[in-house]
Amino acid sequence: MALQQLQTANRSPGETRLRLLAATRSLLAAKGRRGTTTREIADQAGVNEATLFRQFGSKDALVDACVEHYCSTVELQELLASLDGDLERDLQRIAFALMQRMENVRDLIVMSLAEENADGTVGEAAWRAPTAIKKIVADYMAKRIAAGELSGNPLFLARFFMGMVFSYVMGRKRFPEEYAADPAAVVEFQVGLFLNGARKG
Amino acid sequence: MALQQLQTANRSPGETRLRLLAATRSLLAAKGRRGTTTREIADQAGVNEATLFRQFGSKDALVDACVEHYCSTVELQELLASLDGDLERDLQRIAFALMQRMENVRDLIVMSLAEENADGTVGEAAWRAPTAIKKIVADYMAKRIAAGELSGNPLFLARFFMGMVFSYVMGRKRFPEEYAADPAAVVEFQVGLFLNGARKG
DNA sequence: GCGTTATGCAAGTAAGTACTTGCACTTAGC
DNA sequence: GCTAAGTGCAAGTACTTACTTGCATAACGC
Repeated sequence: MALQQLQTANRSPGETRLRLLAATRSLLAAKGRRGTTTREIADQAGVNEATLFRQFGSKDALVDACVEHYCSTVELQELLASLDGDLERDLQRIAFALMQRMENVRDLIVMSLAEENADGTVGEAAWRAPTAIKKIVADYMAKRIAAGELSGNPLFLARFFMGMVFSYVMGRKRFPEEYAADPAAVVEFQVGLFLNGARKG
Repeated sequence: MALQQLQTANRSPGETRLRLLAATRSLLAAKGRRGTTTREIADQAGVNEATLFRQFGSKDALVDACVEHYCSTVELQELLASLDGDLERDLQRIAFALMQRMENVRDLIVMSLAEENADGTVGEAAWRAPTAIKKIVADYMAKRIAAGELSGNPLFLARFFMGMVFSYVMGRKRFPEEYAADPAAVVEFQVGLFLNGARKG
């Protein structure tokens, strides 16, 4: 009778919440929003389904909280501080950070894409960070344009730059065997192409 | 009593099927696979729900048939015949065709992305065409590399090239106000950047 | 004309799922 | 120690949804 779960009543205050958020996230990634049931989430979190509803009120609120919880935008700021002035190296650092970030939240990105037509409340929270990042990147491009190192429209350049990372991350999941294992090499290739183009000579 | 639908029994053989495929597609785009019900599909097609099942057997089979039906790869071949040798103009034509195509099946692409983790049988059919196209583009790149006009790995270049179109199409839907209305201008910008890079001078 | 086929229609089935509820228990703070 | 909060548990509710079925009817090929 003395099951494990019997001892777990009243664990540390936020722990139940965190367990539920983590389980929600991994199940969302695997099966999508509609494909994930509250019972599954509760099971995977090692928590009773009733507790899920007592904590979050509804499944939608739980999903929203999950997206909110896993989509922060803080660590990009410190990246900007680490830039040292060399254009190519800076862009590689930015691309690398973008890539890591996108890989981390790839599942949530895809979910947001899939739900943008529907009544998804998810959308806003999920796209808040990318929007902010795009602005940061555009500002960086603008500075370099002003310095005479780049040419073009800063917003277009930022979009292109982020797009190349984005498409890589999306494609890598689908065709993993075709994609290089070493992200540093990928970043190097992408930034090189971004700066110099593919034309020979 | 003489409702419209009463006269429509036994319409032309494949018509019911086509109406169902079209309705399925538009609803998939709007609400996703799990969000779309068979009753909705039947209603939008102006067909009875029972007929849906008599024709396709199951909802999954219907969705599969839908993806299969709307993902053909033929028109790319004739594009290749229209290329005239000027590198930049050729790439613009390719990019333009890619863009049109991706816009057309954007909803199905997103659905496939969202379901690639799940048990989605959709995946294969949806990605068959892009894979074929990527090979075509890579072949083109290889030819231009051999001709000394481009440098790099043809597959990498193809991926980068398609990725830039892909990310544009994805982003355009999400932030329509930020994106140019004229696809020709976008293609020009992208191909220019692809060939020459963003670096000044 | 007649059977075959495709459909409409209405009703129903079986299963899944979000969410609730009442009760017992364990732990933490006072 | 006692109260209150958080949880487990089991059962249940209300609703949706994929899929079925039996029957009537309209067109098509012979």
